Amino acid sequence: MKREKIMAPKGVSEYLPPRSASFEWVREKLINPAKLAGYQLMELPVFEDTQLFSRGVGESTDVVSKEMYTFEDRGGRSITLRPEGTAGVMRAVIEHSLDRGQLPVKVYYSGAFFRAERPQAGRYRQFYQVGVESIGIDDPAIDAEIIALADNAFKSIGLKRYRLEITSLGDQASRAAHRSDLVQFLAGLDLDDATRARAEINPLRIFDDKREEIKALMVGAPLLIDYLTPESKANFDQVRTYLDALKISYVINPRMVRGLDYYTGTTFEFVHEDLGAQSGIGGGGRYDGLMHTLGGSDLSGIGFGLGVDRVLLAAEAEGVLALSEFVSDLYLIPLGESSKQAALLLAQELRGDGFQVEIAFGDRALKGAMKAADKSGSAYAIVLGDTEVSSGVVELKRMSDGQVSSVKMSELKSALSERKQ
RNA sequence: GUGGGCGUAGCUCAGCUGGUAGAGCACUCGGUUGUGGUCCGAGAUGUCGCGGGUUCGAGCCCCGUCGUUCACCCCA
Repeated sequence: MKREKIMAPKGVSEYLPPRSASFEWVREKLINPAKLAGYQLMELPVFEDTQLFSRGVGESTDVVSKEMYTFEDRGGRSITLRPEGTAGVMRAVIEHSLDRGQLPVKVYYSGAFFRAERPQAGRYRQFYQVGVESIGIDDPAIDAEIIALADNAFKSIGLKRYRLEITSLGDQASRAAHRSDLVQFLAGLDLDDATRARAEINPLRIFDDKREEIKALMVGAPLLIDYLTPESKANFDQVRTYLDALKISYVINPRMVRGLDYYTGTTFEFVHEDLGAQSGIGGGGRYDGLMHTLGGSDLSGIGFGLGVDRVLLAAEAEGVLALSEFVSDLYLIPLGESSKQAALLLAQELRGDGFQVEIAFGDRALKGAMKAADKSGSAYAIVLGDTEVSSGVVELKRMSDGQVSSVKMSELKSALSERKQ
């Protein structure tokens, strides 16, 4: 019987050693600024009621209309694998009445998200995102803090070749005024059917078209940023003032388009230069009506999502990963059955004191075991044979230069911590 | 969903106009008794993505399929 090799589903990202260490490091760095600012973890289900996304993210978006993993569970409920994080957070806030408590609600999340797209560089069907949300208070200073959190995260990783683009989508009135002018403008253009169809769904989309001829046509298009109501404009100006004070550089991109329908007001995107077509490493913005749409109170919120996979790619492209490979403190090489037991005991004891200790299992030849010790990146190695077990004295070998010193097993702990400095 | 490139040992790849497979790295063992990184030697590993077809004969040609990759679209 021939057995088919089972492979991972198409387009998922996986991280194995040694790269998984970099992935883990990047993810930690991305979320750390939020923790320092008092944001707390929200661990949510990866699948939700399909309606959460169709109502929250918007039926007209590509994400909802053609990229969701939707299925029926055994109880006949329509379930969807989360394509983004904000909707789930809002659902949880409403469901558990967090909006009745102290505001703003400040949370962060980290996990896998799913979108049934054609895989590409930096675009996966299962991908990882960390995000933060600040819900309940509409204050431009929060907008600035949120943007600063993301910017700090990228800086702490050491990224330099990225830029921050911001704009304001304004309030309801601003968008309505702009939309009618834009629709009129688009009607006067000579567009192909597919493009016109996209314009039907969301006229802003055309700003994002990458074809030169379309870009040229759009040069004279009315810009939403010129239609901001006085309040919206003042709000946006205030955000910019704060960003300037924080010395966070940005470019205003009035043509920026976001793919999730719930965004309003301040909207931003971080774009990396070395990433190819999928260059967005993070983005977010304010969402005024979302909570209300989902059946909660009418509170404003703002947040971002950062793509861990893409940031890792960017960090690799910039060469900023401090590739500190797995380094353990001690590598034990037992020779023979009795010393194997001694090695297990010794390792257990030292690990209890916080040392990283590995053992060469499988009765390997000494040469091979030493080789393994070398590869493991251990600082020290000890050969444990009958002699050592009975005498209680071991030869502690420093792997960097091969220097050996005799140490009593009972004093190993202090010897190791002394040398660790 | 649309289009292009690619698919040969764990990895990176070579394989001339079709004659049933190789290199480097990695891996295991050894270079006399229990000490790694260099060097030397030996060894293991592939149904050449899968399925059809053309042919006396296919890793090389054709078709399909799956996977992968890049771009469009979209987005993290």
